[in-house]
This record gives sequence, C-alpha cells and structure tokens, in this order.
Amino acid sequence: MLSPMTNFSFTPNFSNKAPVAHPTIAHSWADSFETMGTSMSFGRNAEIYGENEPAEYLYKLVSGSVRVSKILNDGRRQISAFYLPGDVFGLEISSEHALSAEAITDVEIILVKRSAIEALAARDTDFARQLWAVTGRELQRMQEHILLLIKTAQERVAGFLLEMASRVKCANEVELPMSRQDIADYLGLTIETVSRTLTSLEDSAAIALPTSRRIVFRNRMALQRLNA
Amino acid sequence: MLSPMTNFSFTPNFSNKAPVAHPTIAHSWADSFETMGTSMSFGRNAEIYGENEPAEYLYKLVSGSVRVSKILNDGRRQISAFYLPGDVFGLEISSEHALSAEAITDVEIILVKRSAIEALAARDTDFARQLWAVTGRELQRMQEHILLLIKTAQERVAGFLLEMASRVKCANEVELPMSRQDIADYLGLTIETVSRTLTSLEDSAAIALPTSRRIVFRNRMALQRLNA
DNA sequence: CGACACTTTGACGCACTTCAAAGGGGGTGG
DNA sequence: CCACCCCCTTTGAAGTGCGTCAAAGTGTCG
Repeated sequence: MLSPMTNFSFTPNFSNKAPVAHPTIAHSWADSFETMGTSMSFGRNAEIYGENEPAEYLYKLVSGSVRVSKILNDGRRQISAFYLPGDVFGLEISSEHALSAEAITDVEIILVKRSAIEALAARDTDFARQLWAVTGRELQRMQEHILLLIKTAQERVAGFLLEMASRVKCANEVELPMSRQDIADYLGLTIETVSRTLTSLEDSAAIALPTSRRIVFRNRMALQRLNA
Repeated sequence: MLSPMTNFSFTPNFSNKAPVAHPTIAHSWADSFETMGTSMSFGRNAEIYGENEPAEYLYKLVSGSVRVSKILNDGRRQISAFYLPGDVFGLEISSEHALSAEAITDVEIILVKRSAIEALAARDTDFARQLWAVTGRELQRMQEHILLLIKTAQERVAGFLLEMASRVKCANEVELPMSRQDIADYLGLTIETVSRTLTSLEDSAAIALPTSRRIVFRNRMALQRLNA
C-alpha cells in the first residue's frame, strides 16, 4: 500500500544568517521569520523531521512542496497536510513531533528555533497575534480535511482539486507536485480509486489531464457541486 | 440520516459576574477565565452558537456535554468535536463561526468576550502561552480525529471509546452523554453500523453494555489492538 | 397503558478495495 | 537513436464492508 521510498537524497545545505538576538521589532511576520531563520535545502523524498524527534523548530517553505504524514502500525500512511511555498509547518504542541515531514520535490526551507519564536512572541504582541493566526488557519485547514474524509470518492477528489487550485494562484490549471499515492493517502482512498475517479472526472468533461500531474479545469461548477 | 431536533429548550440563564476591566494578572488560566466570564445555562439540544454567527466569545464548559458540528448542504452532519467539563471551545480564527455548538445534555458554561481574551493575552505573556497551548491541544485532537476517519468501522468505534475513556477519569466504565446518531456523525458512519459494531464488540467480550449509554471495558487490550 | 424517541437487528445492494496485469514516460546504456 | 528498464499510472474483474431500507425491540415519560 505504501510505495517504497527511492531517490532518498538528503542534502542539508546550510547557509548564513544567525538568529538576531537584540529585541528589534520586525516590521512584518514574514520579515521576522526570515531574519531569524536558517535556510536549508532537501532533496526529493528526504525526511525533514521524523516522528518522535524533538520538535525544536518551526519551518517556512520557500520553494517546493512538503507532505506531513504518520505511519500507522499496520503500515498504512495518513498524510495530514501538504505545504506549498509560503506556508509554515511544524506547529505542534508537544515537545516531540507526532508526525513526520518529507520533501515531495526538492525544497528550500527556512527554519527558526521554537525558543526564538516563543521569545519574540513574548516581546512582540503583534508577532504573537500573527503566530496565533497561523495556528488558527491550520486548525481551519484540518477542519476542512475532516469534512473531505466523510464524503464519497468523487467528492473527496473534487474537493482536493479545488483546494489545490485555490492555494496556487492559477486560473484554471494546476501542476500537482504529489503522486497519486500521496493523494490517496491524503484522502483516505486507494491509489486505484483516485486514478479511476480522475479519469471519470475527465470523461465527464469536468477536467482534462494533459499529463498525469497536470489538471486543467474545464467545468469548475461541476466540481463545486460535488464539493457539498 | 439526520435525526430531527426535538426537545429544543433554549434557557439562557444569565448570572452575575461582569468582566474585570483593571489589569490584574490572574494567578492561573482557569482563574482568569472564570473571573472574566459570564455564566450561562442551556437545556438539552439548545444551540449555543450557530454557523455564520459572529464569533464574539470563547466558551468554557463547566458541566454537561457539548457537540460542535456542521451541516453539509445535502443534510449530512459532521460532528467536529465533543466537549466535556473543563474543556474550552469556540476557538475559531475567523470572525464568524464556521461550525455550530449545541448542548448534548443540560449544560453550564462560562463565556468570555474574545476581545477581553485578546486584551489579556497582550498584557499577560503567561496567559497568552496558555491560550496557545489550548489551541495546540485542539490541533492535536483534530489530528487524532483525522486518523480515526481513515480506519475501519471497528477501529473507529474502538478508538472513540478509548478516547472518551481517557477523557473522563474513570477506570473501566464510561457513561456516554451522546446518542448513537451523534457517535455516527462524529465517526463518519451510520447509526446502524455504530450499533452493529458495538454489539459485535460486546459479543467478542471486549466491552459490556449494561445500558445503551454505559460502556464497561472488559478487555481494553483488544480495543487498543484495534486502535492501530 | 400508550406514545415517543432511541436502539437493535435483518436482508440486500453498491461503492470502494483488493488482486492482477497492462500501459505510459523518462532516463540510461549500448 | 533505439532499446530496455524502472517507476508511476491506468484499467479490469472479483470480493467485501458499510450503507440503505425496513421492521422489531427497549426504555422513559406522560
């Protein structure tokens, strides 16, 4: 059920920029994050952090895509979320990660020590508010994920496509970074059901599939009707 | 699929206690919440807040049980969470509620204005940290809920029972406050499947059902094995 | 006792899974 | 440049777990 992880190239690529210690109030959330952080790169399928590792950092994705997942004891994998450039991930309450994060494509990320985040949040009310807002958006995304999981296969796939479309600012076309297996594990379906559902959506002229990873929206309304 | 809401008794029972305005730093999270808040009561099945209502308050449950849910446009209902005494609910990022909250039993709650919460969080770093921690626990609970939804009916029901058991401090017996329909809508199953699964767990001697709402754990290990 | 809400049980059908095999498509080596 | 391989995706056929529809059982309150 779980495809073997090949192409496991771990390429930590440290680059400059130490955390700023003095209490300068940064002008924006993005700025503070980037001036405080360390930049790193990972190759496709590299593990960014693993289950049960200490959760020392918060991560901001600069380029590429990331999946956050958990392996159940019988080998099934649940993907909790996909992250795209600009997203912050690694937000976990416990001091250890309950989930693991992997690079779907080659990725560039900025990581910031949790302790530094907390220190800044304590000094800078506005920063704390924005941190809180990011957490809230994460909560909202999880809520929508739950709503997907109680629906039929067609509704899940349609909802997934619409979610991805809304996250990349692209009019009527998306290049999916993740495999069918990743989509299946996100939606709680099998790879075969995802594939069959996509072809059936193509047959009904809701989408076109010029390549297996590229989705062209031909009838967005049809998808939205499915997205109860 | 959705049971009709009868017994809809709305009994707002205002009682004393205005928000404290002066910047006293309370000694504990629970204290601050209770001194800042207004107490209210609701009857069984009363709506505490509804979808699309402005999200003005945070709520702390004193007694009884609450369900937070969303009705899909085709009439299906998804229960997002159940809350028990001591839990805080109503945490939503947007200024409007995306979900609605209802009393499962008669309930007593404390409500605190969101603006007051935010003001205190801005003054009191420790309070802010605790607010953040509560949000994090909510995130974690949602994550576990997602893990339940990808499993088989047996695993979902077993996981649900163990979750409820861990939340009420009771050795080997739980009195469920919610109906089979509520459980079904939480687990993404039908009422019939929940009922059948419970009887099958009883047949396999994992639990006993002295009444339909009371669960006695006879073989917790068997349930934990199902809880992948 | 009867009314009502909730729960349980039964029979059947269907959506999704499982198991199996046949396409692509992109890279490497001959 | 073609041939071959590997990985991913698609398609097919058969099985099954859960949903649907229907009806009977149970507990509670008047």
